[in-house]
Amino acid sequence: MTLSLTDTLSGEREAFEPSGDSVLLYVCGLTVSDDPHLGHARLWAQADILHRWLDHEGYDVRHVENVTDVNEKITARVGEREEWDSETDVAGHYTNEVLSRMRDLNLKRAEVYPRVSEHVPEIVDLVETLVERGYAYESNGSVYFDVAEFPEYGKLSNQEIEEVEEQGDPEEREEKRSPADFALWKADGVDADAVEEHRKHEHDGPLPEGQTWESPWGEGRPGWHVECSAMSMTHLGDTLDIHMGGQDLVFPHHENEIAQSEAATGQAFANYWLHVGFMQAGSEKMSSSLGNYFTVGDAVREFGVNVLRTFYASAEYRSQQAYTEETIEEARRRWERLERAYETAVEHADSADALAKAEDSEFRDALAAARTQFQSAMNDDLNAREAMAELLEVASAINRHVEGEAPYDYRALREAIEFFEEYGAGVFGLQFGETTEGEAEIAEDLVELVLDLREGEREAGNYERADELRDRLAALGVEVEDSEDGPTYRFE
RNA sequence: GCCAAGGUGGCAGAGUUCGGCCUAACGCAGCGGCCUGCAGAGCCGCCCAUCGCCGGUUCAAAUCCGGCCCUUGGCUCCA
Repeated sequence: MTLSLTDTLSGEREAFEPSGDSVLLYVCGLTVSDDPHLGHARLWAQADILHRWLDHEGYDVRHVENVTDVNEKITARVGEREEWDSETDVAGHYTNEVLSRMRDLNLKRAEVYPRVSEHVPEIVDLVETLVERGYAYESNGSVYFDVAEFPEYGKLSNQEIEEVEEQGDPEEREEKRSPADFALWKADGVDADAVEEHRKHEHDGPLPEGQTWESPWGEGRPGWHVECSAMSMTHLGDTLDIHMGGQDLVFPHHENEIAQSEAATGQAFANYWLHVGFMQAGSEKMSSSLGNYFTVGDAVREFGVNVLRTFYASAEYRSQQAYTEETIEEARRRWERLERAYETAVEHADSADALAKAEDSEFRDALAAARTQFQSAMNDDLNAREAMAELLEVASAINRHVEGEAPYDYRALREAIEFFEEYGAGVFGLQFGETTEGEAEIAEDLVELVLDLREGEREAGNYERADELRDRLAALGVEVEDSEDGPTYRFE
């Protein structure tokens, strides 16, 4: 049973075979000009699930994810805050933000997060190679890729060159041989119109001039598409195994990357192209420019990492996913079900009633079936929703087993716990049984104290008083549940 | 206009690659029961789907073929 992935280039599901000892994974990261939102985090989460699954299947993963820190949107925000004197300040702020939020989401670290600003020499080299090989031409201090020289242009997105509308700003039209040609190197600093368009704040000073670097064509800066080619080649070589990104990048970004890279090296740029579908907010795409987004920071604070990760694992990476109160609520309920079942399994496995020779064959069969199906779901183009369903099947199996009479099947409970740890934690990045020290312990002691008092009230038949205590704990975020063995509680 | 991905129950979302295990998964919401002082969690059961429309192939189609309608996205910065 091997992994198959849907490759955008061929449009088909194909058996995955890495080109060498390691899997070379490049994820098209983002421009650090704003707080990341749930749509960006969806790509991160899906890339993380892929990374973790490859790890699980025994591959060595070399994961590189770029940070675009040169862009008009960044320039547009210079001066927005007192401490933002330059693009470097703005980009630095949002780079920190992005990396912090990635950490919040419990993502596997990439091998490197290359910045455009530190790869200008490699970019210039690549552009020079393209000019030398006749695939690019200089015009008025800028350099453009000559699409007519690359007959395969359009193979990723199935675009016909003639159908491609004008790219870039109108002033470029004069400099280009064909409307479909795209900039590899832009003369001078920023495009003033673009900066103006992206400015969100009042300003009276002159527009910043933008960042520029020396090049054989004079002062200038890299075009957008060429960065990814140069950075992926620098860190992972000419041919990637997997190139992953948002669906909106198929054209023109990834199409252009293929053209540049393959024209320069004569090698295939990536063997598998994976595109993650959009996060839908209502009926439209969640996007910074539409303003209909929920930031990752807010979401982590409001729902927590585990709910978010359950949410992302509840839809396939290629399809669109709806973000609504209801879908988040569903994810919250799913996560709680998993977490409770995990705790139930741990508690029962570590009880006097869990015996080595007890055997619940139905429970064991359910576990074996879940394992097989989880594996095949993930191998089948990373079908996370199906795989998640198997995790929930194990939760049901645990609950059913425990619902029955003691003794409990120790070996099966242990197997169930390992299932959660291997697949839930290992593959989906969920965090079961998180324990915190210090203050959390005091909080637990305090809750237990209140519960003792409440038990006294209950024994005395003062249910009104007992319910009031439970409500007040609930208001503090402590959920109390009564059972035969006395009250239990959990922090929300 | 061109290109791409989709249209499955109240919601969400698998299944379409390789037609039969689909009398359509998992879950949320709703209903009933067990448990329970109450509630919650859990368990058991139930409700809701002629799988966008029309036609075709086949012993058999959500799955294959043809046509049509609709939605979202890309073609401008975009994960």
